[in-house]
Amino acid sequence: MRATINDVAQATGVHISTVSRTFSAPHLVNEETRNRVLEVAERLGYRPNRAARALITGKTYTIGLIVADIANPFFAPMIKAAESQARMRDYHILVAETDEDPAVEEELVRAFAKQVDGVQLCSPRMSNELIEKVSHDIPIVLINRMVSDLPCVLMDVASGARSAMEHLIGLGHRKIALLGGPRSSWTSREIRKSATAAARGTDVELTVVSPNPPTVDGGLGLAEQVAGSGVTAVLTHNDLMAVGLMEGLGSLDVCVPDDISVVGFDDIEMAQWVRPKLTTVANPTSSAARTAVDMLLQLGDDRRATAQVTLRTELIVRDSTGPVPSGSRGDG
Amino acid sequence: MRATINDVAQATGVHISTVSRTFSAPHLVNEETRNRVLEVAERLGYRPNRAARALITGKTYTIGLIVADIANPFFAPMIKAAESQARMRDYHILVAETDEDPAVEEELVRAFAKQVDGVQLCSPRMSNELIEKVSHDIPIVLINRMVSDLPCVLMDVASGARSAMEHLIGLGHRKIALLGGPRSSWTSREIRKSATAAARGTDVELTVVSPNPPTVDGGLGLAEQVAGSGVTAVLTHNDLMAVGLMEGLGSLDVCVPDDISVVGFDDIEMAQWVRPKLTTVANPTSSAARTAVDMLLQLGDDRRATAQVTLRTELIVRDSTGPVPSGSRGDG
DNA sequence: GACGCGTCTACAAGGGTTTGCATTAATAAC
DNA sequence: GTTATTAATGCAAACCCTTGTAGACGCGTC
Repeated sequence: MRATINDVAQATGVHISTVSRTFSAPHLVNEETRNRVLEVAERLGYRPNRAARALITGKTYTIGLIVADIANPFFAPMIKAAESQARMRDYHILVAETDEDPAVEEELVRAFAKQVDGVQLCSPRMSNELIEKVSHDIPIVLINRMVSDLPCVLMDVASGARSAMEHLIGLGHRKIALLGGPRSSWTSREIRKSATAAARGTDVELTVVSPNPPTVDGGLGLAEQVAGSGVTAVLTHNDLMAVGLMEGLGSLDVCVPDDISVVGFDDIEMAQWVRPKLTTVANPTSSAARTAVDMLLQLGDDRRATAQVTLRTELIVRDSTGPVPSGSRGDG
Repeated sequence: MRATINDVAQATGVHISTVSRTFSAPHLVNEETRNRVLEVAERLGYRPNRAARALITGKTYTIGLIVADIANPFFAPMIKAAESQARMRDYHILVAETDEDPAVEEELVRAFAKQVDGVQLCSPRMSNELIEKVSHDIPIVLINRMVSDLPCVLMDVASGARSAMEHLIGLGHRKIALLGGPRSSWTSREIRKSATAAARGTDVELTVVSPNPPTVDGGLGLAEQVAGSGVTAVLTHNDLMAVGLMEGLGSLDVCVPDDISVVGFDDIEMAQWVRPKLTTVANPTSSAARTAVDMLLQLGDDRRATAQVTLRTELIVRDSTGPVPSGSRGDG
């Protein structure tokens, strides 16, 4: 059995409260005593029992991280970044996944409520009302979602979408499709708004196809429709869909970028390993997760601290976009 | 503040022990009382405080999952599978990552010791002695590693490597390279042993290049050496290296599979999105993680239950392997 | 009417910590 | 030499729950 604070106290010949203070408030204990305690603790392999500490302080030194899909290359780096940031602060990360199901999401938040110090909700699918409601039970930081004055970390996808549109328009494209993501995705709505705005007042014809599953298969399944639609460029909700789309277009003998240009979103690692390398809008996912962890820890008890951070996105031009095919030039 | 067992007891007009038993041993509580308690608990939104329960029962209902790299497409599906399996059992998953550093690994296990009910160590890099030692402090299930009689889940990479070799030999290849993984990787050693055994007694010349970082860049960095070595086929430690290698060969104008065949290991999702689609040995990572969770939960207190499970691997033939180039036929 | 038995509920200890307060000892101020 | 003042430590309650044991109650049996 692992050593407890009692064992250490006994072996050192002091009261347990002195041992406790040696760790939680070192300045209150005499240096000599402190050293003796530390030495004994070291020798006995003593570690404070977090459950006991949590019981009394109400702090668990654990953060809950809720994502739609743990293995998704969009979320995985967020978990990674959050874990590393949390560990720096002596915190742990409890992960759970919702499968894009708002009900599961809610249940998870509630289940976490008494068990973690705060919850990081990544691209949540719950309704605003529900998020608002559960935020009374436990400190929450949102990523990729804005709900009233709850703390959140956003990525500036609007500006990313605008850059992407400008890039395509600059290449001469006039018939462009936007393949949206899930209905309840805040990001998807933002991209749509921004892309639509970028097309407005120009001679660009923007076709919005939405909602779609944000997966490789989702993109794959749209290839035929895209190929038959006469568009010369496509902006997808994320890189996975772009990869699937390119795959599907390939098997229809539609060449990317010669026939159709494709722009993704996120800049997941795979974007540079597919052929053609994917032009995409880089999202600062890791940095968002780190920021969210810090916000959660600073939040303390005033759980409505109104920090709302927006991080920059950046268009990464690779090989999946090119000039509009000559046959299509000017016929939009 | 969230409702406690006291609030529920008071509101129902029974003793807290009755409330407790309503949840932990319902058959000991009169049905009518039980229903009243449940109703009040529901109304008050009561959830047992896990910390308090952990303090007394010693069970945290949490499993620690330690991997080298959370975002790695080899490990991410394992985390995913473990989380889903754990949730089915009303358990949670605490993740942490080691960056392939044995010291971090050890520290993490120790930090988890009193905080989780068991630890799942995925492809650990610690020494056998150390694993053996920490296994006294906390129940451990190993994945991809065998240490004395500790419970573990293995993937039959040896048979996978043999299949891969046979596949290549069947295609006429006689000069084959094996790009190994990290030095401390059990998997890497197993593959090497098996591949060497498959080559023995034949006219196949197997060149082992090891150790290497098990990453895309690791593979990329070996491209030149491979291209200049005269081998016609390569077996890599994992798919990431294979992807990197193919990338590197591509920029050296070496064509896969026409000039050189490549076989990966793991069958990560990306394997089917790269071009050419990667021939690889599929590892049952998800199933391994699920099995490990179940083993951990069944382990109970006899932490040396000697279950050692081996899961089957399977060679998936795609487009990165082909017949030996005619110029090379028979000159091995 | 005393007793035993089974069913249910109440009581209270205990798990490992933190922390406000009391106590002690040592030092400083007068 | 007495009294404040400070520093260091001890004491004990509290955190929320589980669980072994004892008690209350109703019923049937002799």
